[in-house]
Amino acid sequence: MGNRDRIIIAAKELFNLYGSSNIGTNKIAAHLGISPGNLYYHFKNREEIIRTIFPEISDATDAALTLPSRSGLSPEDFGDLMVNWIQLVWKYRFFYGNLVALLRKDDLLKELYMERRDKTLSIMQTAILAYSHQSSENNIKFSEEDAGKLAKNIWIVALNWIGFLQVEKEDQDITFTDLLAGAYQIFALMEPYLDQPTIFTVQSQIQSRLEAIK
Amino acid sequence: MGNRDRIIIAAKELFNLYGSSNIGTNKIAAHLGISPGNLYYHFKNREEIIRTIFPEISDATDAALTLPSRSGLSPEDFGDLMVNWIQLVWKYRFFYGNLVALLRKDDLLKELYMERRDKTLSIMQTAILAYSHQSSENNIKFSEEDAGKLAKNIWIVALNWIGFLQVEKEDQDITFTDLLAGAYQIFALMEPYLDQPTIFTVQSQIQSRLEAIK
DNA sequence: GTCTATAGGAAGATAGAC
DNA sequence: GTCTATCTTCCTATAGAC
Repeated sequence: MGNRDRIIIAAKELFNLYGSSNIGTNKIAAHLGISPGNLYYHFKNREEIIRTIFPEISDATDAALTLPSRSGLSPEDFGDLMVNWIQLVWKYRFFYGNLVALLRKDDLLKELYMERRDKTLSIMQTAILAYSHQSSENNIKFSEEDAGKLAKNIWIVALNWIGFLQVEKEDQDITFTDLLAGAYQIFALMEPYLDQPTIFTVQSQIQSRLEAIK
Repeated sequence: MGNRDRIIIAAKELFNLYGSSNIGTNKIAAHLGISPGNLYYHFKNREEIIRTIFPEISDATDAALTLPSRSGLSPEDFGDLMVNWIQLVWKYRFFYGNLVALLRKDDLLKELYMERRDKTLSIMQTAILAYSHQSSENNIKFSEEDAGKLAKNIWIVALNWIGFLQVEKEDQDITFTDLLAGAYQIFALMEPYLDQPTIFTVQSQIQSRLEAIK
């Protein structure tokens, strides 16, 4: 593997472990046993490293949200979504945990991020509307506005649950049980709109998906 | 006013405007036209400045959450709470917007913060349980666990809505209308548990409270 | 591609004069 | 209490040799 790839991998690892604002180009180079000069041969500056990682985050978000093309969502799909989300945010916690500061330093990244975010929110909003108007008569019908608000709340909690967790636990102490709690926490936002059998199935799915990973 | 107080005021102002991680002791001193030495006469180090601000945040949180001692919550009380919250988080956005990084650098602050957070969450959980078991028969009864989850979600959204906003708007472009949207956004978390007349009254209260400030 | 060496700057913090 | 001067450390980034 070339040094360029090793730099990206080390950057993600160190950013996640120590917080992106505490890791500079020197530390990444030192961690890999290469020279700062070498690092700067591969990347114009520090921002470019993060900007290089971003498409990976964006693609992973796409993948996590890609729904089975069957018509309509099953409770199992819901469960999968929660688990995918929480894993994604965990994997790139350095990014979501320091979002405002990172985007403030890089206008280009900010633009890319906002596009990504708006796309995701709109997918979620559409999915919520579609689900609420589908088969089951027990579920509440949403207005566009309310679906948008719910999507935003899911987005905010999904992205910041890890931060909430990081306040009380060191990185290395965070377990799958914590991630499980995160998936349930996000799901709690949707529960009021679902009937009991659906809720039960989603929760089982979350549980078993995370068991499989553990 | 002594320089000690002026330092605190300038720190809050600059932290909010530019992000706490971009403002050092030098910049604070320069902004006030005093010497770095003078600043360090008043504060042992940078962390001590933030630690000095924290009780103010903590007290303001107490005040924002202090409920009228009448038995039970009125819809107007709900509206007031939303508005108080969003104003509080706006006023100290430098703190909530960079929480994980700030606490990572100061174990003492972390301890104080966690105490504050747990107290607040427990007040909220109790209030949710009390409200759900009070008068109106239309409202859903919560389990302790579900009340805890709802409280946590409210907390997460309340603290991170501003960050969400800051991604798309510069600090100086954020208006009262944005804060209003934030109050509604937080309130959306509670709506599914409330009946229509209550929802309507809460929303009116939010609107009129924010009009009064504008 | 990779290294050594180093410029250039910013930030935290202190010593000592006034 | 406040200032000037300065030390140290850390970081970004580049020049030039191999």
